[in-house]
Amino acid sequence: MLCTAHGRKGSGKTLAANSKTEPYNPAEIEAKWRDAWEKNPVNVNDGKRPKYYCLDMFPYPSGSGLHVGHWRGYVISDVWSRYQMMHGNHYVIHPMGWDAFGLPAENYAIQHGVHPAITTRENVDNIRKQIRQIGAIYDWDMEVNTTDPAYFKWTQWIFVQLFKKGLAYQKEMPVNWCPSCKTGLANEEVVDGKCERCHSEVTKKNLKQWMLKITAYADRLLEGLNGLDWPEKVKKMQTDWIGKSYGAEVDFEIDWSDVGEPADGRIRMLRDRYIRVYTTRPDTLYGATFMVLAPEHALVTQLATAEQKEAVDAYVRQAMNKSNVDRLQDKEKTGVFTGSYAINPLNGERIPIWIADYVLADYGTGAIMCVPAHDERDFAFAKKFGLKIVQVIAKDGEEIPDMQEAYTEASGIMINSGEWNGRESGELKLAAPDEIEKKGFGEKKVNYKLRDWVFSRQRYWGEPIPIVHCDDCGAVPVPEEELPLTLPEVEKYEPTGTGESPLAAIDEWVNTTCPHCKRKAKRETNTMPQWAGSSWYFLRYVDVHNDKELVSKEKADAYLPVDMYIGGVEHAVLHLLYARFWTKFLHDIGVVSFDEPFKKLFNQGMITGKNGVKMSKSLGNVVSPDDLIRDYGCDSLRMYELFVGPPELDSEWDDRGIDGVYRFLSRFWRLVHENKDRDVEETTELLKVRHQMIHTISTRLAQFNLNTVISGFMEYNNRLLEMSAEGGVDKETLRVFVRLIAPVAPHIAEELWQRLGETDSVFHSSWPEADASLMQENTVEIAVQVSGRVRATITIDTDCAKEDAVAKAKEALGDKLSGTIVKEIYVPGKIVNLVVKP
RNA sequence: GCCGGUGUGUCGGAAUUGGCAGACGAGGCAGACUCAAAAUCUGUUGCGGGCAACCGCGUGCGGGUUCAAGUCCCGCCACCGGCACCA
Repeated sequence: MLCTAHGRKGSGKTLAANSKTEPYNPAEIEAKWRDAWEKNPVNVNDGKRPKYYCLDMFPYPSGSGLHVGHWRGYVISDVWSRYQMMHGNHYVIHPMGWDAFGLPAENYAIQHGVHPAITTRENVDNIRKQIRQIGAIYDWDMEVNTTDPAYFKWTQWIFVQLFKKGLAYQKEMPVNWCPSCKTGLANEEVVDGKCERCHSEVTKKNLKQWMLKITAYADRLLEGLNGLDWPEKVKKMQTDWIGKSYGAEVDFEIDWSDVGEPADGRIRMLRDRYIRVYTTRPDTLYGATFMVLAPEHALVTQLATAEQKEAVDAYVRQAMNKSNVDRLQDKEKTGVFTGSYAINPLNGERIPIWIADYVLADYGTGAIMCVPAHDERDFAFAKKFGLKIVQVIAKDGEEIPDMQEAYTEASGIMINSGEWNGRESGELKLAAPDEIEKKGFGEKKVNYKLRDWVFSRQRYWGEPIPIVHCDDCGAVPVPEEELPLTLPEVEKYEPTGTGESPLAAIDEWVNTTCPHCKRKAKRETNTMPQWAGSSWYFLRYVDVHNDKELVSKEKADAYLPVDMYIGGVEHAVLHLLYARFWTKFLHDIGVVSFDEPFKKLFNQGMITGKNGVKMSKSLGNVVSPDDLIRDYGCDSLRMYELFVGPPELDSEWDDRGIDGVYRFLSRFWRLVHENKDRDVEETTELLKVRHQMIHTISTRLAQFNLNTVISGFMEYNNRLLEMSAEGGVDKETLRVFVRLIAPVAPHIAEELWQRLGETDSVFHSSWPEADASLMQENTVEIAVQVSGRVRATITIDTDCAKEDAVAKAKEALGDKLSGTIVKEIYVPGKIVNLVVKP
């Protein structure tokens, strides 16, 4: 719009005459300001300004360094931080640290015998150097490293508090086991039945594990989402992961008469009288025509009759051998009849009890009532095995003669349902749990998909779990004054693969005394998962050197929680859920006074290689920022990272485009130099452009439309270059432009600010304010349409009345207008449309 | 299967409440400067037709609402991401 309205014709000569300015030399000015800012940081806490906490998801310091994709997130957060600093006059907390425990360093240690602490230190040093090149305002005095004993002392301390509150407990159970990483995994770390890290197929292994009772917080984790300014997508993923459902548990009496007495004449043990099921559709209870138990269900062997015993045993054995992946992917229903029956508590009918692996042992009660008429899975099972189908909800009160598919909606009229007949099923669905409870054969029940967090890992490079096992006292926490409990030096980092950590082999470390009774005891040898350190690091940044507390109450209240959290979407149900859980716990024990850590979350899109392929070392499509900085400078790369596309979407990287922003910066440099020493009058035209520019850029920045912020700069730069050639640009407009561009291209902005005669940093200046009265256009060019087709354009006053606009439009159309006008439409500032009939 | 996102020139992408589709940039083409090249600057660049003014067609596909649809409604398709036998 800016350029089409004002042709650039003839401006070339004038520009050439004035263009003998010093060329833009990013390498020189960027080095200059990097040093200057290091000596005199621009973002200091004077205790007077309001705080703004802008946080990046801290990186794992991998050996391969950063690529342009990592950069994008850090650039976005820095632009936002600097904008907050200038715009709201905030003291911005913008820290960086290292999530440094984890497998790559440990695997490297196994292969090369180098201690993970050494590899980690080297990688951290390297990546810190790379991150410094971004020219961001990170406060390196706040740096944290999860592997630093002074840090993980508090990770262990939190574990001890969880233990004391009964939220950390041990349990022996089949856990997800990665045979390649040789460690147990949390549910959240199993993706499609595969290990989140190495993609090996996950198996089950019976291990005694430390568990964290995240389920105790299920409801609060769910409800807390409502108040968060997070992407809906992430909230939805967490909601689904928590998986809350409402329904009822119902007891079905077992009819033991089909199961004979044991052949060997032994007397039966006391038998269970009931099978308990969980259902979200208690309204369909009259339609329950069979039951299915998970193969792992405790009653399976007892329920098998003599005739069915062999088939049942075979089925159970086969189900146990099936891998998780197979069991999930095989949608074809399989199952076997136990030979036994149970009684439907409502209608007293005998219904067969089956076993099938589509019923999961660890959800609900591991047993279900089956209503084939109203559940797809039960329908498929009933069809396959010829079981009875009874319809209990009818859409229009009419029974379907031969059902071909399940009717799964909870709306319709109850039929075949005794005293429930005629009721509306949606209403009954809500009322049934209470009615069943009153009848005495069940109770109202809420269920969650969320499972407790498997918290131990059988690996070396993690925080040791601070527990001592004593024969007499049981599990006893290491006394808080003895924390941190550091890792022993080992010779072999290799995981044993038996489910024991390599720490178990270090006798002098393992053998200790019980803190409680002082007798001989053994240390816990499992370590914590990677997620432990990252579940609370954002709290530590504001009080890194505190050796008395995790964070002081004073600092927590002053600087927390996080106002803006920026990172990839891949942690939606891992880190972000765990961090919320720990924050709520720390709130409950009085460490912090808020219970949601991250008020606003922004997920930046991924930068990919050509054709949307993820950048990876093995594919050889990784683009390193280092060369680009050398050739174009940091400011150009920062701008290009934003210019490639909307920040929330994935973008394919194409090196060629960076030339465009480099050219822009050179021209911007020229614009300022052409005019800084001229004495140009502040015309209304210049004022108008200046204030429109402030408005446009500020709006786009505030809305996080960062790619269009860059294109906006380019447009205004082009416009101002024309004006520079025509009569010049006044100094205040240049000063405004420099301030607007400062968050995005800090080095060039600071340099030009100085060259405009300023002595203080541009970041200590205030954000320009747009004056709406000065940005008004007097005239506007609008399109004239005839029956919706553009036939002419006219220039009219902005406040032009309808009659005048239409008259002018008719004039402009001349003989292009024929037929009779049936309707005249005028939208001020937009369009005139004359609808004609031929 | 369910949920979410995306689909616009050669490419990346613009387009407040429906109001001149293609801003800005990349690439291409032409020109200026140059012995020449690079850099820089200028012009041009959706498709089709016409010497031209101009006309027609164009935002994944098919319908619809409207004076007017990339934008709203209905029905599809493709790709990406998440969840996936949770009773």
